[in-house]
Amino acid sequence: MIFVIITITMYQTKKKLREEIAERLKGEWPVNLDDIELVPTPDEKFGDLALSLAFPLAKKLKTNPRAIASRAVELLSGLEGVERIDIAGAGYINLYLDRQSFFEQKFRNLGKSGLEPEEKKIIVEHTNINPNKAAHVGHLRNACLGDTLARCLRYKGERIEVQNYIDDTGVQVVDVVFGLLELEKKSLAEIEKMADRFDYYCWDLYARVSKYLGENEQARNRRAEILKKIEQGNSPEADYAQLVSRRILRAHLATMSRLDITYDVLPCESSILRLKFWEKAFARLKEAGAIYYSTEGETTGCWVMKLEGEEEREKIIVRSDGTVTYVGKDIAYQLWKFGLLGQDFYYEPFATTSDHTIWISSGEPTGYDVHFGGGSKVYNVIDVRQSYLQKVVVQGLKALGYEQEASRSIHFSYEMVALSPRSLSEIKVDLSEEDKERSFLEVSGRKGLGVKADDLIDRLEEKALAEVDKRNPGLQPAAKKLIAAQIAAAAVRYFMLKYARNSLLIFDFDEALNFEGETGPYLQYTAVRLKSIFHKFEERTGITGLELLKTIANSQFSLAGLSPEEARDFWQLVVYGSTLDEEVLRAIATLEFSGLAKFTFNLCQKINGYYHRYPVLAEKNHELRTFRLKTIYFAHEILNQALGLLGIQVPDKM
RNA sequence: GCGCCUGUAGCUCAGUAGGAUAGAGCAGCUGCCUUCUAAGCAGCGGGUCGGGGGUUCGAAUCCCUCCAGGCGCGCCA
Repeated sequence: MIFVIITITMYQTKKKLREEIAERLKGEWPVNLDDIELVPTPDEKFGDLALSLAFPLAKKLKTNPRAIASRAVELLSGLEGVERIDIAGAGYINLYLDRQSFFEQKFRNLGKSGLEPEEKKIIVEHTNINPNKAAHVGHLRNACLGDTLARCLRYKGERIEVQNYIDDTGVQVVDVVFGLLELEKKSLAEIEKMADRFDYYCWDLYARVSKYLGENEQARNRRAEILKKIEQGNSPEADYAQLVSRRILRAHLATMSRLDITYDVLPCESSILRLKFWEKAFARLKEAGAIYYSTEGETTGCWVMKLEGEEEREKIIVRSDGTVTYVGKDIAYQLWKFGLLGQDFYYEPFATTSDHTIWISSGEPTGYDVHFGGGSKVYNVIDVRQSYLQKVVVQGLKALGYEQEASRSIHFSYEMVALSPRSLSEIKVDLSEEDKERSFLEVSGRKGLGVKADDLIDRLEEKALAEVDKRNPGLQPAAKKLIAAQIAAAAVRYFMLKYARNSLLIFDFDEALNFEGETGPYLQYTAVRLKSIFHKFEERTGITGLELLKTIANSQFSLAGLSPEEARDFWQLVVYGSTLDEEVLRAIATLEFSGLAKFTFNLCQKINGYYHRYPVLAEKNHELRTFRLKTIYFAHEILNQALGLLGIQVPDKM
């Protein structure tokens, strides 16, 4: 009796193979599962998967690698799903998969991921824009990375909660409130009446206020008064601040929704203050001896935390005037995320669409019985400049005895977005002589220096619309607009993902506005054209998609009937596409999504090459045509999954 | 000063839990729109993987060192 082990994806195929290989070699040599590494071969002539264990083994056993390899080949004969094994070079053991059965298995399991969740609940926190001005391209990088992580984790089967922390009582909001009250003299009613793009208005105002406050001490004192009143709550200033920050928050959510990015919950700093989360955390920190009251040196009168691994370094958590620093609040907030504070916020709906509600925290009971937080693992998407502070927060968790949580509190760091000199001249900023010398400039909300997110997306939509108009003049205006919006979103998302997170992204309009080559629109174009082949097929034959699927699923075309070139190209496409799960796992493990972006791009290149070389609908031989339909159906499904992970939508036409 | 990161083709970047001949895109040059959308495809040229040393059967990848650049090290957030 033969048991056929069905594997859903390449990830599972490799896992099964590794287990079987380890089992068979164990009796002969001292190897375990970890030694069995199956890697893709550099070239088709070396088979599909390679084992290089002969080299280390030969060294250990003081013999030669080829001898080991040839014995291994004997031991591994008849491996399930493997057609043959041979030896190449100095001792590589190359496996040739049984292509026919591999393809059939993978085709039958399309849409299933062979991955399994490992966590109870994962919290992904991203975006976190101060609600005092319009979002800029730096914020887009954060949101795109965070959203893609969330999508990958969901694909893996994890339960995810996406949070977007709103610092609605911080100095940045206060600066804008100060400007509205003292410089612009706007009443609450006037603000409510103000026209669109309030976030743009505040962008300019914030830059003005920053300059003004820098030059005017009295104004700084007045700002401090306002800050205090806002933090205390229950004051006209607090209401004013709430109105301003909420209005800008709505603008941010609208911007992000253009990129298909949304959230589950918006925890606000005002709620943290109102519900005294910090006071609770403070008591715990004192109790655990994690912080102590300093009576000497520069930190006299402060509560400080000793930093581990660094000599004589201490971080102030509570200032000598009794107020808590940013890190302190963040420790309290982090405790809440893990469900360690013994308390939750109240919540109310903030925005609702047909299938999703975004909840916002409240400091007062609301009557809604919903709860958030309490994750078993937490990802904080924050740029690399905050590494030091993130380390302090984690240390706070450790000092409280939460070792588990400390190790599961992950700072997903990424390099900042800067502006190229060319971009700077495009947005017409006046630069100091000193700044002109630099090769790039850091985005700065305070200086009003940056490319606003909506401006970028607007320009992309405009450009995309012009193209759509040219290519599909017959479409309804609304349809054209939708397509242009989808293309613009894809361009932004791919652009933000294609660079490794540790590389400084120097923003350049020409690059961001490109729709050709390694870009989001190229990926969409590939998917649209595949879709179009199926449309045309239905048009010409009258066979519906469902009927077609049935036909191709049941069809069995012997690969021996293909030309050698086609067999090679077909196999390359199939085997590459099957590695999606591995790519996703790798992306999650390394928090590196440029690889997944690249994978999708490479997949598109293979797909485009394939159907250019092997026309589908024009093929006269029915069985061959069905086989090609099956192949591109397979590729199309995987591409759609990959695009879904990247958050890229596929337009109807392009 | 201490810590983290980066240096790969003219430009922008992949590749770094060691593996077989270093890859893309852009830009440049050649071809391909009576054949499923040319946002495409096929091809050409372009490299001392910052320098030097070391470990290894094998190094862009690991270690040391030097050079160049970025970021961080607030009783700001």
